[in-house]
Amino acid sequence: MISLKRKAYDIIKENIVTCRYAPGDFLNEAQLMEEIGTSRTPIREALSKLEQERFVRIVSKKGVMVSELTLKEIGDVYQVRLMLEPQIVRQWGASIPIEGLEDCRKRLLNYCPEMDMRQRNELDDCLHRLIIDSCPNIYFQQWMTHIYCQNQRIRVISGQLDQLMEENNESHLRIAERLLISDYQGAADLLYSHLEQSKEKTFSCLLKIGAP
Amino acid sequence: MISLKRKAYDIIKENIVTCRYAPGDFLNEAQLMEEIGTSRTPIREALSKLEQERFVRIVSKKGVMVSELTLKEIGDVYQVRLMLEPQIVRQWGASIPIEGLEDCRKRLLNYCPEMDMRQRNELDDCLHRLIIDSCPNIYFQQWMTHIYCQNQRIRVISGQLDQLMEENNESHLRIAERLLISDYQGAADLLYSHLEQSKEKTFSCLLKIGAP
DNA sequence: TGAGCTGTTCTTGTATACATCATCTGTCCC
DNA sequence: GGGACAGATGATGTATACAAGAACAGCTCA
Repeated sequence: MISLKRKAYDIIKENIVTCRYAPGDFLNEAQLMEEIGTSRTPIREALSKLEQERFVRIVSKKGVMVSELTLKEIGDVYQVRLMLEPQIVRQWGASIPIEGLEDCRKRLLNYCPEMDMRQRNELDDCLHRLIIDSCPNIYFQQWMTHIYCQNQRIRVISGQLDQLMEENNESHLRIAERLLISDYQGAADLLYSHLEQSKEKTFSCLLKIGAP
Repeated sequence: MISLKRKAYDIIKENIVTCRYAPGDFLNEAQLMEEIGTSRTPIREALSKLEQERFVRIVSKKGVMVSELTLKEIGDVYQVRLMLEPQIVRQWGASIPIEGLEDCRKRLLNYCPEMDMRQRNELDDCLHRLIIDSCPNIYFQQWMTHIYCQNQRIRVISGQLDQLMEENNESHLRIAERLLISDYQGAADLLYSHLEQSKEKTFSCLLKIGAP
């Protein structure tokens, strides 16, 4: 049986990650109780968990704010990815399942612009997902999973899903092909420059729309 | 005003980190209520936070277990440190405050075997603490702080504080001296081998006492 | 004697009542 | 008319009552 706490956590997190609850929004427990259909206790436990993951900020006696995505925060996310993802590929690339890579490659080739946001998100994540799932270190797994949730928010507010899908797909495809021929160093290098480009483009998108 | 939730969290975490609540121990909320002097609510919130940090495991309708320190877990901790600490030194070594390094150096030179556990722990952490505090990335800061808490548990159960202080101090001293002359690459290299040695010794200690 | 059932007990899960504090608003006094 | 104080309001913080489930002990029956 799934606990109400877990249910509340999942729902709220989903809403934050998809920016239905936008960065800077104020939530309150009463409204969430209504929306999720539980008492305050599970809501509070969920919020407490989300606070620790830096998705919300609970301000005593005032309310709950969805964390803002500042340029600093986004820079930190990219810094983490640049530092860890290529290393993970170098170190554990060999344990990425071939069938996973093949599947990912197929999906990337089948991209069409009519896909909805959810499908685009999934496609954009599928390679990175494969990579971190291959990492046996429990800490890296947990941390990178969290970083990807933040990354999804970044994609949404920067409008990447509308503009950069083709370029991203192409980079992902090239990386996947390297991995398929077991060239992990090459894949790591490609991944690094892909991330740098992605960071660049994201920041230029954000500056255009005037992020904090 | 400090909240009871925070107070409960701090006390329980301190007890876990110092192994007063040993790995594998079962806690329960009633006992913690007594010990901390609050109702269940703050206790539960604290435990929920600690669960997310992997310090305890809450088993529905059964109880709360202090996380075990398996060899796998300890290996993961060292893997994280080996991957991140030298990189942090290379990248942000220049922002470590000189006076902090001088102070740390002085304290390392003043080590005497009569120090109690708390003082030893602090001494053993002071250089690493300086390093991660110099890192401006909020994620690395948070993660490494957490890793150090785990590390403290590892030190306690492996008996390092009794056996390896002199060797550790010497390594730390050499690293600090590199940092003081701004040789960040050299410091990173020393740090890496220090960590490898430390890992080696920890595992041999653990195998002797028969860790899970 | 042993296996299985049953009731008690002890655990966490959830709901809710009350406490506390910050903020806003309206009124009163100057 | 404007500023200060008081009370209302609404948020989270905390305590507690009740629900639900798991484990265990003890009893019964074969």
